[in-house]
Amino acid sequence: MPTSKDVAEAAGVAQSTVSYVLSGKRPISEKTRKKVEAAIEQLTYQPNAGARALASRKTRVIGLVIPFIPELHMASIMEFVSVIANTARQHDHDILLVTEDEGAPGLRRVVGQQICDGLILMQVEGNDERLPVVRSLNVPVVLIGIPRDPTGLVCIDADFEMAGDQCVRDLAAAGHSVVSVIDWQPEVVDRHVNYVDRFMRGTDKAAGELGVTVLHLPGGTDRDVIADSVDKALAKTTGSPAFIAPDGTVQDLLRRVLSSRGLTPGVDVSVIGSASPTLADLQPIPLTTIDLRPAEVSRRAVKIICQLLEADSQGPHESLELVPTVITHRSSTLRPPRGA
Amino acid sequence: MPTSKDVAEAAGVAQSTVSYVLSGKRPISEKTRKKVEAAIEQLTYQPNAGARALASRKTRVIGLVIPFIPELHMASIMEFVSVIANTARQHDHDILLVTEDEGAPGLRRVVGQQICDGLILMQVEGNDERLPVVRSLNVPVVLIGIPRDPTGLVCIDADFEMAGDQCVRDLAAAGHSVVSVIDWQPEVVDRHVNYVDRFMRGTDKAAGELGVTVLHLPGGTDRDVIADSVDKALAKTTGSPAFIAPDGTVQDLLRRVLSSRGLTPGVDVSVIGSASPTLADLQPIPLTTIDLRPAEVSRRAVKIICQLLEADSQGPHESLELVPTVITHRSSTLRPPRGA
DNA sequence: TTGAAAGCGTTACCAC
DNA sequence: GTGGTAACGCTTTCAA
Repeated sequence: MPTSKDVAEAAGVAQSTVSYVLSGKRPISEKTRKKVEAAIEQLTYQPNAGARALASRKTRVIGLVIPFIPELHMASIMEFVSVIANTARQHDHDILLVTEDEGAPGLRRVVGQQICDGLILMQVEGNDERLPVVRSLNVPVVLIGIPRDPTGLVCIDADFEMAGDQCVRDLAAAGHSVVSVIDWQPEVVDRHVNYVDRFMRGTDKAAGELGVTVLHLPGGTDRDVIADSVDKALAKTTGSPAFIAPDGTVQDLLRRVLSSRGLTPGVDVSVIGSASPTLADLQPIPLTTIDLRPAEVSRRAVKIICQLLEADSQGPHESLELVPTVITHRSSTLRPPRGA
Repeated sequence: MPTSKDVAEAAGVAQSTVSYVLSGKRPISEKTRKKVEAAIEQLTYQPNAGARALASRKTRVIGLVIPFIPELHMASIMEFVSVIANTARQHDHDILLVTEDEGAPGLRRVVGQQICDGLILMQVEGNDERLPVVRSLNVPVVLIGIPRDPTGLVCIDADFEMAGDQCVRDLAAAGHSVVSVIDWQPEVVDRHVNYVDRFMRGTDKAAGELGVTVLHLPGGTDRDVIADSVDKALAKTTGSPAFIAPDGTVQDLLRRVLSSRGLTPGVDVSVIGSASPTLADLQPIPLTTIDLRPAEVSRRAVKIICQLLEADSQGPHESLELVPTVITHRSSTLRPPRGA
């Protein structure tokens, strides 16, 4: 493999000149720049990342801590991962995977060994164990998810409260007076991933303002549980029923149960599921969906951390960013009650 | 951050001794080892990855090239990614994400800059554009998927032929004389991802041997297409119908169409879907599944590349490994024809 | 506008 | 069994 020394010799300049041509941190005459670029081309030179990191104290790598919870709708996790990796490249950074299995020690490891310059944590819980470690780490960290106490942390997430609000408002506008929310799965609720609470706050607030009744019912991947929830909802509903199922893993099940009860979404029952545009296209049945904007959240997370890295931020930055959610009606699946 | 020099001073030994204590490449007396370990502990020393890579010419990082095809069942991609990352850690390596968007230049980049020591490519197509580059790369590469010409390459994949064979055999044993295979989605088929062909070879071979008829029908995420396929299958089927739907994205749709035709899997129609044990648990409806072993394929891919890295393999290695697939019957969902 | 040289923190070879 | 020291390939300061 050619080194910058080789390039320097080939171009008849000093090694430092090669470095400056590449970094642009110093004005270079057109003539020598041409020579150097030609030599680089010629030798297919690529700078050695290790040496560069050693000398510059920057790896241009961001650690991404991914959750592995089978219950957690892996498709949407993958969407985050994928967009994060792509966005990072656009900012001339790479993504190193850190699995949640490694826990807090894993964070200390990648930062301590200076494998990466900063971290993005996905699926941050309300009372995340890793927060103390994160605060003690002397590198920029961006959290996806809002912990109970975000003091001194940089957080970003979809605006779940807005999402809950929008769902109820749209259903109310379609004439429903009772709206049933199928909860996230128990595994998620138990973890106190606090977007659940935020979503519910949104639904309840809107319900209060609009005089609509909101029922909260258990979700999960167990058909019987969903069936039970649906039946309870139907029993308590006057007029045509409406469901909100923000958890991706619940939606199929819900539709199946509804259909077994003789109800067709968009005809005699309104259903709002959640789906990003990407995943929504794969949904075979048109549905009204609430887009929790995973792609936008991902992009912003990367952008923020890259800014922090540029700034070489030492001061304890702190911020909390909520990405607006969007409801999309694909076909007309929200129908007013039959008699209306 | 403390360096090995600091540790050496604290322990009263030479810097090289610290290095040898850590690497174990040289016998160390119990006494000095203790001293060094104490100092490391004391200073919470962690070796600098860049410096280490520079000196040892090994990064202990493996590049993982992930596909981003929304059609491609992101949940299963995520399963690969997750298992690969975990397994890599068990072998003391990290995973760097390389997105498919970067294409062949991306491969050259991460290898050229020596960001990683080797590569794993997912979703390798029959006639993958990246193969020439892969062959020219002077680092170990493991392909997940079998290209048309695997000469000089190290490949691993599930044994799709075996899978096709097993599916047909099990359905034949359950008394079906006509078996309908719902194809992968056109996007996949068009890409000549040749596991499709291999699967079909398996079904057809078994069909020939057992005197069973196999129908191949279009798949996809379009409900009408699936409905059409199902109707065609039903029209051509004598006795009770049987379906094989190896594509994860097709399965829900298939079940929905079947139910709209008044058919219940496990009662009046046999259905074999594909699912790893992890994902199968999330399937709300018990189904007979063919496990294409993504986790096992992932683990082996990592193991292989780590072996190649250890061996510091220069010679053009070559191998092709097929991981056996497994059919699992969850509840009794394969039923012989009613009259049988 | 350019060059020379001193690090950056390891590893690994050569002595002892 | 241990210490000294020369790389490893880059960035950046200091001089010119």
